[in-house]
Amino acid sequence: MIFERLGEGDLPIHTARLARALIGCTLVRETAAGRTAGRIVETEAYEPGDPASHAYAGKRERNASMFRAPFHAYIYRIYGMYWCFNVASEPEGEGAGVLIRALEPLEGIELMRERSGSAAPRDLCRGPGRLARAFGLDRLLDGRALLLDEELYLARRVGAPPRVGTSRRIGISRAAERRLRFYERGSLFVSGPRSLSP
DNA sequence: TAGGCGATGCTCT
DNA sequence: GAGCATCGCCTAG
Repeated sequence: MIFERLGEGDLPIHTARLARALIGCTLVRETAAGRTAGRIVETEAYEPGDPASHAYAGKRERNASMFRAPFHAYIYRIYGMYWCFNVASEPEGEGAGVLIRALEPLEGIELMRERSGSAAPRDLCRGPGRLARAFGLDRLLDGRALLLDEELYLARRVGAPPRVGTSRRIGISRAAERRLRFYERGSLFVSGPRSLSP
């Protein structure tokens, strides 16, 4: 499969708009072991001044990538055992990001299986922890520039334009009522309770 | 299908 | 010491 990289000007520099625009786009990871790629089907926006955002309390060592220029990767450890992958989304110094929550696997399914242990194709990238595991994402890739990097990058949509739905974000307690989760309607690869994806 | 809960290690208070 | 942008396994219905 040929993936056409996204470049400067292809994506909005605005957190909620970016979270919506990324639905349908492709995430690609190239390694010596092979290539994995998936269609982004679910995202969440963490805006400047958002009490639920890791950037809310200010810049720290862990969240420094959120304060970098747009489209840098912010990858952090959660619950002691999983990694989550975000895209920095505002001008340098602002502190915001888009969490990528689920992908529809397009290429490298066997490699994803090797990284994940046995898992049904539908479950390989359904949820932020699982997609990070399937793509082998960890702290080493934190801070990569996703429009320039050779190993981890964003590419153009493959297939039909998505129908995008919104809902509350999953797994947070503060500012939980804001509808900042975006997902592809009808996709079997979206995470979360069914009640959030009608 | 839904809900409860333990695993596990940072980060922040 | 509490809380956490999660997941997988268990039970109940």
